[in-house]
Amino acid sequence: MANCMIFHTQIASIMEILANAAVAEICKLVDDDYAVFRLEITQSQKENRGLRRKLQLLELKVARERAERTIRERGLASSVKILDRCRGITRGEGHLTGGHRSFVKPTGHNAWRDDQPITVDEGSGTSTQHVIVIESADAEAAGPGVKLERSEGEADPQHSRNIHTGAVAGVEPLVVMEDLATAAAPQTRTGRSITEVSGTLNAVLKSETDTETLTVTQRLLHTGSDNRSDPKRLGQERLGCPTAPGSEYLLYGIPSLRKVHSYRDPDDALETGNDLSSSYPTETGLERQTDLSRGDWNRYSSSVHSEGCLDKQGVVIDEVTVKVEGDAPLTWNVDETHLGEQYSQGRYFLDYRESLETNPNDVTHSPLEAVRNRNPVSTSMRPSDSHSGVLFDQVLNSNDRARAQAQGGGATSGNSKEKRFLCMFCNKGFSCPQKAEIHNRVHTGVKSFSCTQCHMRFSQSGNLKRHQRVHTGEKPFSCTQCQMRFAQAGHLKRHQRVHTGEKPYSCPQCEKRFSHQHHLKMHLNVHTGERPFRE
DNA sequence: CTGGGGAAGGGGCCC
DNA sequence: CGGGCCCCTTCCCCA
Repeated sequence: MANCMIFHTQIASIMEILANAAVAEICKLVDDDYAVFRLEITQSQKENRGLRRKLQLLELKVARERAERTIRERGLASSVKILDRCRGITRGEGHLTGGHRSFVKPTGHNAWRDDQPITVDEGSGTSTQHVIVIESADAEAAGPGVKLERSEGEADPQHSRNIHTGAVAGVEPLVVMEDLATAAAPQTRTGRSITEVSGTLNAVLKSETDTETLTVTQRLLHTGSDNRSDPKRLGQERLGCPTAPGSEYLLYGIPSLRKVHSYRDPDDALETGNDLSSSYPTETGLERQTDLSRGDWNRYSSSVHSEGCLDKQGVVIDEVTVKVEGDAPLTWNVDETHLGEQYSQGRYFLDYRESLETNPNDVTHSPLEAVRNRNPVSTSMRPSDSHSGVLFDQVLNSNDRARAQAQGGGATSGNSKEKRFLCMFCNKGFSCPQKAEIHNRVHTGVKSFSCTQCHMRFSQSGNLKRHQRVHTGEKPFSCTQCQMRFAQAGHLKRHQRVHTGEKPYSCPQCEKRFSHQHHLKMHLNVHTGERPFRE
C-alpha cells in the first residue's frame, strides 16, 4: 500500500514536471512568435507611415500646384490661402504611385476649410477629377455618423478612399476637383468643377450598411438610407470623384440614365409629390420621371477608383458609381436617388455634354486596364448619350478591343458591328448604348428605379413594374388548367409544366429529366458527389 | 413548386 | 430610314 502511495506520488511529480516543461515550452514558442509578430507589425506600420506621408506630400504638392495654377487663371485667391496653409507638406519627391487623387488631409490641417473648394489643374490632359481630402485623423473626429474606416495599413497610395461627402461644419472633407478640360472651356468648367459640398455629414458620410467590408482599402462612403428622410439634402451634395494621377486611361463614358427614378419614401412622396425631380410616373401612379438634365446622374458620384473619374481627352466624368465586386460585396448600394441634385441643375449636365463633344475622340487608352487592375468603377455618364455610346465604343475600339475579343470575355465575338457597344467591365457587347448602359448597372450597382411602397430598388423599370405587383397583389397570369394565378408570365409558363408533364431539363449524364432547372441542378450533385440528391 | 428578382433581348414608337 | 428610348418579354437564379 505504501509503495503504491509512493508510486502515485512519483507519478504525480513526474506529471507536474512534464506539464511545467510543456507550459514553459509553449510560453517560449509564444513569446518567440509574438516577438517576431511584433517586429513585423512594427515594420509594417513604419512602412505604412512612410508611404502615407509620402502620399500626402505628393498629393498635396500636386494639388497645390494645380490649385495655384487654377487660381492664377481664375482668380480664386481664397483657395490659394487655403493651399498655402498646407505648403509645409506640399513638397515631396517622387511621383504619384497610386491611382487616386484622393489624399489625406493631415491631422490638424483643418485650416482647409471644408467649404473651400480647391480646383486642381493638371498640367496636361483634359480631365475632370475630383479629389477628396480626407481627414487623416480619427474618423470620429469627422463627426458623428462618419465612418472613414481608416485602417493603419491603408497607407498604400493606391489604396485611397474617396468619400462621397457632404459638408459638416469644420470638418467635412474637402472636395477637390480637377478640371483639366479647361482647354475647351476653362471658365465654365471652373465654375462647375469647384463645387461646394454642403449638407449634413451625418446624412452623407454614412455607409449604406455598417457591415460592408471592402478587402481593398479603397473605400467609398456614401449616403445611407437616412438620406431618404432628408429631402433637403437633395441637390446639396457634390460628389467627389478622385482620379488616378498616374492613370493615362480615358475614363470610358458609360451611358447613364436618361431618366432617374428617385427613391422616396411613401411619406416623402406624398409630401413632395410635386417635386419633379423625385418621382416618375408608372402605371401605378407612384412615380414620375426625372430627367437627367437635372443632373441626377451625378448622384452616383461615389468612387472607389480614381480612374473612374479620369477624363483624359475631354470626356468629363464627374460622377462615378462604384460597385465593388469580388471580395468587396456591394453592400453599400448608393442611395443614388438623393445625391447631387445640386449638381444636376442642368448646368453640369449640359457642361458635361459639352465636354463630351469637345473631344470625343482621341482615345488612345482603354480604361479596361485600369478596371482590370483595380476594382471596377463605373462612371455614370450622361445616360444614353450618343457620345457616350460612341466613346464607349471607341474606348474598346482602340487597344483593348482586340484584346477583349481575344479574351472572349464578352459578346464581342461574332458580329461586332451588331454589338459594338461594349461593357467596360466585362467586354460584353450590346447593339445599342442603352442596352450597354442597362447592362452597366450590373457592375455599377445603380438601381434607379425605386419602389415607393417599399425600399426595393431596381436597375430596370420593367423589374420595378413587375415588383409592384407584389404590393398590388395583381396576378394577371392565370392557369387555364387550374385556378392558379401568377404575377409573372414566366411563372405561369413554368407552372403549366405541372399539367403538361413537360420536363425540359435533362441530366447530361443520365436519363433523368426534370421539370425544374433547380431540380436538375440538385440532381447533378449525384454525379459530382457533392451532395446526394433525393427524389 | 412557387415567389421574387436579375439580366438581357425584341420590338414598337418617336424624332 | 436610322437611332434613341422605352416597354415588354423571356430566361434564369435563388429562397
